[in-house]
Amino acid sequence: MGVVRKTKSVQTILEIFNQTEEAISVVELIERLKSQMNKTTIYRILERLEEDALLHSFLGHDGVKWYAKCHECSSHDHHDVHPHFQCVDCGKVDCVEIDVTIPKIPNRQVMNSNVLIRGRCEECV
Amino acid sequence: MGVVRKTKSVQTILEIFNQTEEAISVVELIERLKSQMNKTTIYRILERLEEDALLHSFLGHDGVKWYAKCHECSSHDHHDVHPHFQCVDCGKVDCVEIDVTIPKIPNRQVMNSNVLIRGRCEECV
DNA sequence: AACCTTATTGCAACTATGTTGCAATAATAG
DNA sequence: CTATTATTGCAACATAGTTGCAATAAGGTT
Repeated sequence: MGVVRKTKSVQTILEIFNQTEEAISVVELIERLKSQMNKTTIYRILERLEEDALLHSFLGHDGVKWYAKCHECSSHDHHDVHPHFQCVDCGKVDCVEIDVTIPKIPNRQVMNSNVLIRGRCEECV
Repeated sequence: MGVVRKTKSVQTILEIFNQTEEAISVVELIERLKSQMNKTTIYRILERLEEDALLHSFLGHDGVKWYAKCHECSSHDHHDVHPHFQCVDCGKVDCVEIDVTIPKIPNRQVMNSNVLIRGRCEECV
């Protein structure tokens, strides 16, 4: 039970994510919305939207948190199993809809995995 | 040209990494060595050791930086192509010597990738 | 061994990302 | 319209990591 009330701030953030297929970093979001809402509010709304599986989060190569729309996530089991791609040229980050299979590791139990790919996107290749 | 002088501090840190096959987070290292050297020194030594391909670094699931010994890295091309594994029970982090193949992505150029696996290690499974 | 050069270190101050407590505000049920 | 309480704003804090600069010390040279 993340988002209970559809406030102006929640709607604003949801609209932003609905206008793009790309991921957005929290830093970027705070910068874009700094005249409209407090950074604490942004952190908390993103948290709630992730609880509701409308967004999912992951860490970029520099440890900054990114969020993107969820497509395949249910609210129960919503790990981002797909990899995330960061373009070294334009900086764009998005979800890649391919499966990366993690091989079995002897005597270990794999629970989930994060894959971050760096390279050049369609427009920069 | 990372490490030029073999100072006491450099030797201390190298010894620590040589005594284990596990990765060590910078935070942990700062805590362990706080009576012996400054945190700035630690950051800088780790940086130099990575330049020399004696260590490699990667980000843990919470964005904290970890370092581990390099086995297969040359000083030219030393990406950590192998995945890193973090045990959700005991917290141990280490390198996993398996290959995770990233499939080709249409119209994109993959340059490198980071794979972080979470699960249970041999002792906690 | 004493000296010189400069890589390395320590310190303090700073940046950036993210968190917390609490009072004020506003969404929604009744 | 009113009451309840989820949500927000703010200020203060926490933590990871960086920077500038003066002091120190490694290691080559004499």
